[in-house]
Amino acid sequence: MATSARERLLNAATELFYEEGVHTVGIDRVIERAGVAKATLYNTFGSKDALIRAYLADRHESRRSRITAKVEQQTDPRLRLLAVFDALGDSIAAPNYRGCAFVNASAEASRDSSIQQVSTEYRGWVRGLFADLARAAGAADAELLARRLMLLYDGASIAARMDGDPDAAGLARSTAADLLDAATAPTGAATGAATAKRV
Amino acid sequence: MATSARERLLNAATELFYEEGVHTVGIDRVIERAGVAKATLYNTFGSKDALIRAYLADRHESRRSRITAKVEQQTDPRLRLLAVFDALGDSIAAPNYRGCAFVNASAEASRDSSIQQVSTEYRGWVRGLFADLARAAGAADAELLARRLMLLYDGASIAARMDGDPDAAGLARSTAADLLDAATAPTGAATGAATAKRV
DNA sequence: GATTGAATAGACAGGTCTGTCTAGTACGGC
DNA sequence: GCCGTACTAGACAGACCTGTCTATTCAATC
Repeated sequence: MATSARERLLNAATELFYEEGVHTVGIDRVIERAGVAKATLYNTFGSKDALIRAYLADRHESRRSRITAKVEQQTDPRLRLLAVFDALGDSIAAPNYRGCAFVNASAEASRDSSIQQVSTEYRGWVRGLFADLARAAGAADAELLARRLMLLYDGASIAARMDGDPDAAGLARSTAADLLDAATAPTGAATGAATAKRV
Repeated sequence: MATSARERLLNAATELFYEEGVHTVGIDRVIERAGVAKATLYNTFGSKDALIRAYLADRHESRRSRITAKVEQQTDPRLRLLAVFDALGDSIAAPNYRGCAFVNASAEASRDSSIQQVSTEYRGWVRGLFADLARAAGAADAELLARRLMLLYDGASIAARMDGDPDAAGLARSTAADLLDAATAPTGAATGAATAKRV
């Protein structure tokens, strides 16, 4: 057998926790799919909560590498920023897409759960990436644009999950393109955020 | 006692389900807070699942009236559209805000649960409202703008819940204002969606 | 006053959950 | 050959869950 028990547990947890929710899926289902004894799980991870954290940390890593790969395919700063939404589009197109794993896990956990911390790390990384890419693309206020792009990014995952919208990522991407263009426009007329025109 | 058993049950369910999640909170906690016997709950609603649906339907109604009231306060079509985000801002400002009740409940339920149906109704209403307000404000493509505004609306609730961003609604509102302005601009240069310029 | 309906408290069944524990097995290094 | 390590299978405790059922109280109506 090529894979370690830890790896098989993490794979089983990833599939089950993501598709059915961390609360609904019990330990027995995880160890059954992993083909592993219960004691092994508790020797390896210590608790279900720790397994959930490991699942999310693993997810964080795989999302990061997928997004980074998409970004690196591009050289134009503008296309590099929009590539984040292309990576999201790939995820949404998967047949078993069920929304953002961090948003879902967070909704199931209590407010002060340690799950929130792992989610915060992931979200901080995405926002930081948006800010870096926005700066490189010459946005007037990169931090503000990054926060706006996060709205679109999260909104797209919600639209895909709740409404089954298959083009949610494309919608977010085109909107992001418009915001980016407005934030990098040479004329100060429609820079968006900074304009206090009207209300 | 002025309120009926049904009303007290619904109030207790609303508080507990929203703050702690529909899965985590058991029947016993609900009836204890409502000060009602278990048999009364089952005579009134039939099952926990039906109580959850009633909780969401109730939420739908209260959200609708709150949003409608905010919109009706304005006469300018542009401000009427943005008022939806003002209503969201009021919700987020509440000390116990925990995100969109429908998104959260949906994350806890199985994919084909009847909960999804109640959520779909709510989301359809919001999107329809956005489309109506966008049309009234003279947007070039009201349906497209409505879908984009949904991204911002959902994104703001996620940002508020996951990042604790107190100004998430303001951020979404200012972004929505920019999108609306672009979609109603007299010059065809920056109408946003329809422009196929660049990628 | 008797009857009826709706509520009450709470025991109970049958199931699921996490986490612990015992007992046994396979294998690599020495 | 022997020992330590990592694993397996599975019983078990203790808690919690939903939903049903019994037995009782209270108030309004006939």
